[in-house]
Amino acid sequence: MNLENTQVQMRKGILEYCILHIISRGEVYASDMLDELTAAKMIVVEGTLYPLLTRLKNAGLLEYKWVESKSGPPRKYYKLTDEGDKFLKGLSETWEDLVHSTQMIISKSNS
Amino acid sequence: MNLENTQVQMRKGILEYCILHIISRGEVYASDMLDELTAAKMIVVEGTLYPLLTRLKNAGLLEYKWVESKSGPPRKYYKLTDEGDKFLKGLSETWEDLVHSTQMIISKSNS
DNA sequence: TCCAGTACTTGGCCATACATAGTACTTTCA
DNA sequence: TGAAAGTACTATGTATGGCCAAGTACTGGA
Repeated sequence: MNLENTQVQMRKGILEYCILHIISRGEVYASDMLDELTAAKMIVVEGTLYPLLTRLKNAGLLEYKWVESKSGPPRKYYKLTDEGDKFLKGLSETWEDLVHSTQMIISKSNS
Repeated sequence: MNLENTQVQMRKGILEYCILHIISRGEVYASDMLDELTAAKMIVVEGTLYPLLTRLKNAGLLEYKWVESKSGPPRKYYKLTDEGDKFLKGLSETWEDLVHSTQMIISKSNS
C-alpha cells in the first residue's frame, strides 16, 4: 500500500474520460494525445494509451482513418462517433457527481 | 463498455481517499461510514467497504478497538494512525493534482 | 426455541493501468 | 544500397481494487 499505487488507482477510468474529451475537439492521433496529457501533467505511457484506444474503437465510440505521414509510418487519426459523443456526455455527469461528492466529504473534514 | 462499469472504474482509489477523510474526523465504525458516504451520494456496498478497511488496517494506516453495542454484536471503531495521517496528506495532493489536470483538459474542450 | 436484525468475513470474478517486448514502416546517411 | 535510427502501433502477462454473493456470529424479542 504505497502512494504511487494509489495514484494509479485514482487515475482509473478518468483517463478514458480525458481521452474522449481530447478526441472530441477534433481529429488527433496517439502522439498528439500523449503530448496533451503530458502537458496537463497526467502522465501516460504508450502501453496504456494504445490498448485504451483499441478498446474504445471496438466499443464503437471511436473511429479512425489512416493518414500518410512524411516522417515515419502512417498514423491513425481518431474521431468520436455519435455513440462516443453520447457516452462522453454520460461520463461528464459521472465525473462531476464524483467530484462533488468528494468535495462534500473533504469540506466536512476541514470545518 | 457500458457507463456503469466506467463509473466503477472512476471510483477506484477515490473511495479510499474518502474513507480516510471520514475516519480522520474521529472514531467511527463501518455503518457510520456507509451513512456518510450514502449522504454524499457516493454509493458503497458492504462488500466494498469491509475489505477496504481490512486492507488499510493491514497496511498500518488504521487501527481499531472493539466496542460493545446495545443492539447487536460489538463494533470495530476505527481511527487513523500517524502513518495513516501522513498517507492521507499525500493522497490529498494526488487528488488535487488529478482534479486540476482533468479540469485543464475539459476547459480546453469547452472553449 | 426460533426468528429478525446488525456487524463483520471470505472467495471468486472482472476490468483497467502498466511494464515489456516485439512488429512494421520510413527516412537518413555513410 | 543497406544499416541504423526514429515513429507508430501491437501483443502478452501482472497486479490491484470494486463488487457480488454467500456465510459466520452475536443480540434481543415473540
